[in-house]
Amino acid sequence: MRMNFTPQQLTAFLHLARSGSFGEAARLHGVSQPALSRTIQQMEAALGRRLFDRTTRSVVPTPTGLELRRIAEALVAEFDSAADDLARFVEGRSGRVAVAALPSIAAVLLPPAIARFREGRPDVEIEVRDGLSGSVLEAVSGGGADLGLTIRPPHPQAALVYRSLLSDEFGLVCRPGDAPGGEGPLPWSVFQGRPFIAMAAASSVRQMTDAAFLQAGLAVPPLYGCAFLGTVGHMVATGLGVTALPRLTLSLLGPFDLAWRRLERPVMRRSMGIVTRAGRSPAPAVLEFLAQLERQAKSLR
Amino acid sequence: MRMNFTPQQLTAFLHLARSGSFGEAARLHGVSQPALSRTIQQMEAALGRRLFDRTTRSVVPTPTGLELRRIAEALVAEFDSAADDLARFVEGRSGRVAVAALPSIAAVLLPPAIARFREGRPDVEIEVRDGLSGSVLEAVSGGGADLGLTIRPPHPQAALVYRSLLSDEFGLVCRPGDAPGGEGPLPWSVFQGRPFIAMAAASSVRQMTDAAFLQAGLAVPPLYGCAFLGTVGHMVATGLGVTALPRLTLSLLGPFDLAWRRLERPVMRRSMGIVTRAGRSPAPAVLEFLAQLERQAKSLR
DNA sequence: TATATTGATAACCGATGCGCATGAATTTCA
DNA sequence: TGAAATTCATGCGCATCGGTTATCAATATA
Repeated sequence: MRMNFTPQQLTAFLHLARSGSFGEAARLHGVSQPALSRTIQQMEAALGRRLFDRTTRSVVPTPTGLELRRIAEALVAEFDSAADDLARFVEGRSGRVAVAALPSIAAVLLPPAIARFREGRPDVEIEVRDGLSGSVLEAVSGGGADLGLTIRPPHPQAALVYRSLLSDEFGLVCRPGDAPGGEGPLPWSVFQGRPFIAMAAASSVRQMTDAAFLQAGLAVPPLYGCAFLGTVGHMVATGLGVTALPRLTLSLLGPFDLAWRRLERPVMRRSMGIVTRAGRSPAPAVLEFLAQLERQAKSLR
Repeated sequence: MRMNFTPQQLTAFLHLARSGSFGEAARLHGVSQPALSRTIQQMEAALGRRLFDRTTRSVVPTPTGLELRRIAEALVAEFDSAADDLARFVEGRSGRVAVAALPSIAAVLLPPAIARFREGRPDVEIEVRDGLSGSVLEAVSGGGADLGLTIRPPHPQAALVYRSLLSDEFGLVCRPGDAPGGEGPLPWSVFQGRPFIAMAAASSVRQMTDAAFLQAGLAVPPLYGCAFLGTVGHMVATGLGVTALPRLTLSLLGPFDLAWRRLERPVMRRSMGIVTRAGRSPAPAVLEFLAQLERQAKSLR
């Protein structure tokens, strides 16, 4: 004897057990009375036992009916709660979002995006793993992160998809008094003869400043090779030198009064965007978070 | 979004999630591969999300797939266990049997029936409520007992069904030396001139001995009016008198050496049987118990 | 480049579930 | 007492669903 009742059947049964009337139960269940009658008959046939002793005037559960009711009440509750859990997950109201991000992007883009995202989604866990460009791509392609916030990958990988969110121009960063006069953009040659505070060789900023100097045909010695923007901020503020940074990183330098002037020849743009795994469906919560990121980026553009 | 998956769908899904192959999962699930393919597609359509990212070469669960797997494993386990519970009940291997019985019948018929019945059915609770004829019928018709063991009810009630199990003849009970000589049956007139130890007026035995004397046109004064057979046994064994009892009650008189001789003119038979509620399906365990009682009665006949 | 494997799709078909109309049994009420 | 009303069961027609077989498309393998 294999009971193989569907949740539909069980709730139909419960409606009848609770109401004690086929007509009423059918109404509650949203089907016609004959349909409900048949449903119960089928269940009885499947069990080989009556579930209700019924005349045209009364519907009384048999002992088997009482037992099934006990069981079905619990089962249907489980089922509903499971359906609820799944719905919450599918609607992105529960789950987990693991973000790998470059520190400079994480600091600018993530805090407001997370703040907004969590409004109304208190049950979504968010994990942020910040690291340099290589580790971001690695985390995403390895499955450790659902999405990565990074600059456009230099060597496009088949397993990863990159979508640009916003681009950020490089500019000279210095103490307010140290900038050449005027208002317009400055050429990269402005660094000739000034101490250039460089970022660590592995950092994405450093790679772009190197490229800029190369393109401009300049030989500017990189000093210090700092890993953290905060350190750079302190150094510039102290007057140890100047540097070149994308505009959006300014706030990461610290609470100093620093000047920023756009650089050209060449104009360097750091394209920041999202990497995800190709051919993999993200979790609903991740999709929602991606949408939030897009909105966030648009508001910064 | 209302998830309304059937256990069928969920187990199909689990087979796929576990095996990672549509072909294998279909085999496990006992359907063709296209059928399984469509089942999954339907579930995905219902959720509005993919459950597996699949190419012709790989089947990888999406985060939603993983979440559903977590949920479905638990749910299907619940379902199976519920099906199991119900099956045990329906097969009469769990549940409860409440028996109301006349003490004289309970003592004879019930112990061996219960002993046999419990072999292999350790999870069925059995409750025995012994009382006089009236309370037995009351317990059954009121629902307090699933079945009653009693004599044929004098006033057949519409709500109750009586089925005879066995009938038991009345005989003279006395000390071995006190019986008239010979082997054959004795007439009820044998009690004339002998002190007749009677049962309490409400008891079924007393009603039948009264009826017998009436039928035989005898005036035998009833002595004592005992409520318990054990008391009667002591009295007879002590030589206070003799009595008339159905054969099967002999063992209830106590560990005395007593003689029993069939009585005739009239032959009195106590029909013992089962009463159940009319139009009510008994619990499966009750049906099994009834069957056991029938076997038991047959072996005594 | 040919072959094998694997999931998706198409076409078809029987089973199932539902609603409507109706029947049968029983209570209610005139 | 008999007609009306109530309530569950049944017969029938129809749409839907789930299943199978045959086949296609994509990809790994030899």
